[in-house]
Amino acid sequence: MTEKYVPGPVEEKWQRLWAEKRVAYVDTAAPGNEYYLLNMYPYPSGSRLHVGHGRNYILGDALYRRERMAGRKALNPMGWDAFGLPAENAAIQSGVHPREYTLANIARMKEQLNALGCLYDWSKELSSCDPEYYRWNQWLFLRMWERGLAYRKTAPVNWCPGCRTVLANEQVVDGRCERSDDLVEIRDLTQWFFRVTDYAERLLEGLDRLPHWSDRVKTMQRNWIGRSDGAEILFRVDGLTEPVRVFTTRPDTLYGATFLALAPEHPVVAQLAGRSEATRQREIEDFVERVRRESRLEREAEGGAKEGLDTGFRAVNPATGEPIPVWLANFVLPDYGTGAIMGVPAHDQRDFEFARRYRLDVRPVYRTDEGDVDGAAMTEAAPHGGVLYRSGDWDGTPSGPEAIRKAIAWLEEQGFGKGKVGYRLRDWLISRQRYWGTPIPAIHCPSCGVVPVPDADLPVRLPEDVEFRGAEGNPLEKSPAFVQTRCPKCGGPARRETDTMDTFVDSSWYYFRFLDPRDAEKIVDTARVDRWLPVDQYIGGIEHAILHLLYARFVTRVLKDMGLVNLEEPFERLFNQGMITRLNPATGKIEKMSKSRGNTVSPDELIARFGADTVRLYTLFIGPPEKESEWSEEGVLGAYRFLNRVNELCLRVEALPAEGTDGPRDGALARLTHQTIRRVTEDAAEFHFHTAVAALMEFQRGITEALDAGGETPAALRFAARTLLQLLHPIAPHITEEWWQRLGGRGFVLESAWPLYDPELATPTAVTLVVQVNGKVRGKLSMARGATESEAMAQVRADERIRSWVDGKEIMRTVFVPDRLLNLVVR
RNA sequence: GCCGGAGUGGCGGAAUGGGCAGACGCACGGGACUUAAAAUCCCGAGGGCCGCGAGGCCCGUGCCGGUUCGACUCCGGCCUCCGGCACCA
Repeated sequence: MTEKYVPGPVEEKWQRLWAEKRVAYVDTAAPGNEYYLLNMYPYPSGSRLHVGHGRNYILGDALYRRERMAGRKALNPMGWDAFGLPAENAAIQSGVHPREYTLANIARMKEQLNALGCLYDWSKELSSCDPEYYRWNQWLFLRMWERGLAYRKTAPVNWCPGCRTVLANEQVVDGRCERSDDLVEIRDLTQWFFRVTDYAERLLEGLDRLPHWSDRVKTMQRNWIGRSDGAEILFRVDGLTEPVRVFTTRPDTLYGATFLALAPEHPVVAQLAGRSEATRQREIEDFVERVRRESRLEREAEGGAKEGLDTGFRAVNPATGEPIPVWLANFVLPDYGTGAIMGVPAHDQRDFEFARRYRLDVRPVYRTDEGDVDGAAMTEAAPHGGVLYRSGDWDGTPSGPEAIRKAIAWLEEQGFGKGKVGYRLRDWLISRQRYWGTPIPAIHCPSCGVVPVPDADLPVRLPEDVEFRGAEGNPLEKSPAFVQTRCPKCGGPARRETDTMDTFVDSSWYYFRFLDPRDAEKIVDTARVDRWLPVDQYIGGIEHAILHLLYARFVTRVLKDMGLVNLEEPFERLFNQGMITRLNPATGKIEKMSKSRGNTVSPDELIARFGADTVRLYTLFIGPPEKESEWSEEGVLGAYRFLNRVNELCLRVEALPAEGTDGPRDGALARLTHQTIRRVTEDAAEFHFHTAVAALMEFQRGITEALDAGGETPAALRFAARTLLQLLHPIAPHITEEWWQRLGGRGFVLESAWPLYDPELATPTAVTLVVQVNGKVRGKLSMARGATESEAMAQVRADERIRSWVDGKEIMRTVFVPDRLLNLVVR
């Protein structure tokens, strides 16, 4: 009898029609229109985002459809961050070329995105492994090189033995490779870097101008940049012509500096060793070697033993003029500050531990009873224990910002140092010793040195004749056709650079390229950027909070400084969707859904059984999108049931006699309709599709009940049903298009105007007034909206039950909140 | 340790310019339809206590305290969990 909703044919039909009409394609827009550029980018060859359980695609598509219905010009492009290790590792394992593997992945993901009904503007599609894309990575690299923002240096770098490549600091998590989880080693290698530290301050202060980013992400970036204000102080060291520079945040404690400690990697250590007698020299060299062998994890582990070695040299404390010993210490890091510290044991816990272990002097500068280091422990350990070296604080100023300012002023006046800001952020290491990435456009010439590839020779293409085997290093090195070249300067034989770029270079500027991905003349079109950017809404997982989002902000500033774009912040609004979790049958724990954990649900299978609309509806209904949500099989059924109720409702509305076309002006159903429009409009604006779905479920039930009860005109019922379809469309686009057409709607729902509500009709006429006695709910009154306190009191007096709480007592006061509550305070 | 976020039924979660705690859904129980089952639809439900019953009372949003006529919401102090940072000078 009833016609059930059968998913499949309906989806196919509408996906075909949308494709024919190219509904996602909105290229040029008339001035004065509102723009909306959504951005998402997947890793087709990687494992970070997956269709079907990364909910950002469905969320983004629902958002896109809503914006479109609201009449805003929107561009919904798709880019593939297609370089990277997984494709190369697959090549090593299976022998399939990374390109083939990647293209197959892209094709499969496209199929899945289309199966979900996601509308992308495929005319704007780009892929980072396309030479026409990566040539601009190379172009950008050359411009940065010219500006001193790309450079080569030999430095201790993070080496992942599993990936057989170096990693940026950002890619090392807890001493392990972010991707392969291998323990990261420190190696000395010459590598290419981007000078992101030059932009540390601009990247930091720009965060204050991003009100639509979450505090969470902004805090993570602030921590990562890690600004600290302090001073650089010069310490004269016996036997050295140049003073050793020290960074400190507490120059006001200079009087208490009782030793100097250098990182074993500090450049002057070799000089000191060279000037020592043989035994001492060997001690120094052994110590340096031992510290260097520690892995990054060991070196950074908290509570690790503080190892040190006295060099035998003396420095001079500029404040006291007294000699202090120069030590090497494993806890002093070579790449933070200046790689050298002044040890102030009385006011720094770490320095204190070191001093106690090696029996060094401890000199308090100011009272320590409330100070930085436990006073009793210090008194016990220090030869000068508890005795104030200098009575009072800096120049009599109590320790604090004022004392620090005075100390810096004194240092500058005396020429002993100056105020300085330090950052935790390090330069971005972009070299990777792998094949599947953008070749760095540089040539090593025996006579001219490292020479840039001329622009005319771009792109430097990846060679095809490359073999992928296990453990023999970068495959590019074994391609003679690639490596052997001529020097662009002198024409002599030269070697091509074989390092490729970190894939985060690809994703740090692709959102500009979307505007015209096939522009062969220039990297970006400034006029188009002015028109479309910043990206109105960026959607991505929290895992990009530091890496990708920091690099993108950096590169945008570089492009601005080059005069190519007129903005510093590429993403106006950032939304970080939470992950979907699911019980892992193997471990019995609830874990984030991922292929590697084997707890994914197959989107293909679910779509085949329940249709794309069910999958979309459930994914959006499962919980607030910014939080994690647990996937449940039964929940999918609930979503499917709802769509079937909508189908059933539409069947009944279709069968109504044709009569009149005007929507009703008022009446209970019209009021419910306008209330629902308001709820869904407001919820969707905050991405809260889960509460929008709840409102739509109530709405469906309301219309069905109105049908059962009779009393509403067919026109009113049609109006309600069609509004339901419009509001539901961004969430379940296929079934709503189908019924929109069958119920006589014009064109696509997608192209119908988003319904507007009448504020008057959206507000209920009758309200429930809560009656409290001494703050406890004792009754409820049904009142007309806008009823006065005296009207409410009259009803209270007529209410037996409420009166029983009031009778015999004195009403001290009443609190009346119109349309909400009446509180009687009695005694 | 520092920074950020979060603690609400059996479960996912609603409700914070202070004002009916638990919308909506899942799971569960009961009923209708059916020879039966599935599917579907309807009803019920935070916990405790009183009452044959209609119904009524008390407690309840991590814990303790405060402000207020009134606190999931605001303030103070804790606890737990999640995330980030951390020998960072």
